[in-house]
Amino acid sequence: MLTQSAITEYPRLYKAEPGNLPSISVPMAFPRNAEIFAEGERAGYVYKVVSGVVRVSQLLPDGRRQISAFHLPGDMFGFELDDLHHATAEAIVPTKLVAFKWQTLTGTSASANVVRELLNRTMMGLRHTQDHLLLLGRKNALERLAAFLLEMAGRLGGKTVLELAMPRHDIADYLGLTLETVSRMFAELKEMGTIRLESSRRVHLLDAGKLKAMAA
Amino acid sequence: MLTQSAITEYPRLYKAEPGNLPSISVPMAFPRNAEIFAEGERAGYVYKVVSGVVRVSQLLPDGRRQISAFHLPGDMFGFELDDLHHATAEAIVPTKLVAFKWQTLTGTSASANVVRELLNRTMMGLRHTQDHLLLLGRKNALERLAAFLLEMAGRLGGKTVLELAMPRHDIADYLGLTLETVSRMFAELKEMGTIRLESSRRVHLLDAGKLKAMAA
DNA sequence: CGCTGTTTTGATTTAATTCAAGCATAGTGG
DNA sequence: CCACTATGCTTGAATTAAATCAAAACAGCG
Repeated sequence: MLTQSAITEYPRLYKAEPGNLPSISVPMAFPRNAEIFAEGERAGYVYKVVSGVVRVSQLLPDGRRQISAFHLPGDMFGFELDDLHHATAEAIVPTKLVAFKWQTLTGTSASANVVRELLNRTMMGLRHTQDHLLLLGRKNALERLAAFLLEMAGRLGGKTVLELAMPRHDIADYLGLTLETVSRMFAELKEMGTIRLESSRRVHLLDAGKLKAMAA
Repeated sequence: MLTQSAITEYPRLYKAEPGNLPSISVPMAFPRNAEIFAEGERAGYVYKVVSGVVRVSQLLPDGRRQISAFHLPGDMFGFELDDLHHATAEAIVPTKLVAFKWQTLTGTSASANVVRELLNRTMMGLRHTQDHLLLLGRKNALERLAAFLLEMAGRLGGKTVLELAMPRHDIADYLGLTLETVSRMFAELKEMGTIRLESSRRVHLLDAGKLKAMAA
């Protein structure tokens, strides 16, 4: 609906710790594997990725993990219904974010366009999550990996070679599989001639059409 | 955030066909199994359940189906990013809805409170869907059914006996299982003494605590 | 070069699916 | 009132896709 983002802010050039956030827009940097927020923590800010990659996940008491999304530059995350985080967010690689106070964005003095954009972004998240439900509920391992590679290729601008930021274990927890199964499906796609692995993280898509057909 | 819904409308007392909807709020009635909208159809309205139960689902080309949500009275559904429906909605039992034109609710002359409420409801949907990702990606069949029964009990007001509107097949497509597995898990819960089946649709929760422990 | 963490590959097990009957329950009409 | 049909549910036996368990290979990095 809005072509130009109303929530594009130029980060101010002073440092701030999370937990001590001023009200407008705060730049933050996280090293590899750093926690951005954890399930159960007090919420109140939403985050926009400037650079890097973020994983958002939920845990079961026994340690089983489900990653609900990977966030790339331009994405926003951290939206919460109440004042507690319901999921954990971590930087997969060194990551720069900007934090916005939710109250400021949505309070009574907030711009109607900003609220509409937040609605739009939340709906994008809902759409993505619903598509992912179909993947987790009804697709087999090969279909899941094919869909994942196409999703990443799409998000990274339709390139034919993609650099995956995340390890096999994260891909597995995103796709509801084990890392061994993910590895086997990579091997299977390779044998079928639809991908080439330059390294375990650098994937060439040799036949996007075949992948699309497989992703069901 | 809003305790009292800003989108509570008293249905007007005239009949209207879907596809020919006036701009404010239109009551509609659907018989059992009637389609409310289908994947690929033109969107533009959101719906609020007055009575009955609605299932929202997505299909794969070969017929595999994933139900993303069951909607009960008071729920709203039909939110779409663009102007096409991305899922199918059907009445599970005879159902009454009110339709609202999306443009009217969110356009430039819309009330800020209404937009905030839509944001809030979309975030509720997102939260629900993320929890469901964890269920589909990481829980076993017994945990899924236990979680489902608790969810339904919660939505129906914490009663100890619940009347399920949907057949086993719909429960299966919601939980990412087959109907046979769902039936077997009902039997298992029965053997464990956590539920009693008065009929296949009328379930008594005998030990909600044990169910909660099992739902993981 | 030798850790450390990650990925691949292999053998085996298992949870859930698939295939196949049988059983209820509720309507319908003779 | 009772067969008759349709629909939905349960149960059993066999199969299978993915998980688990177990090593080995690989890739960085200090």
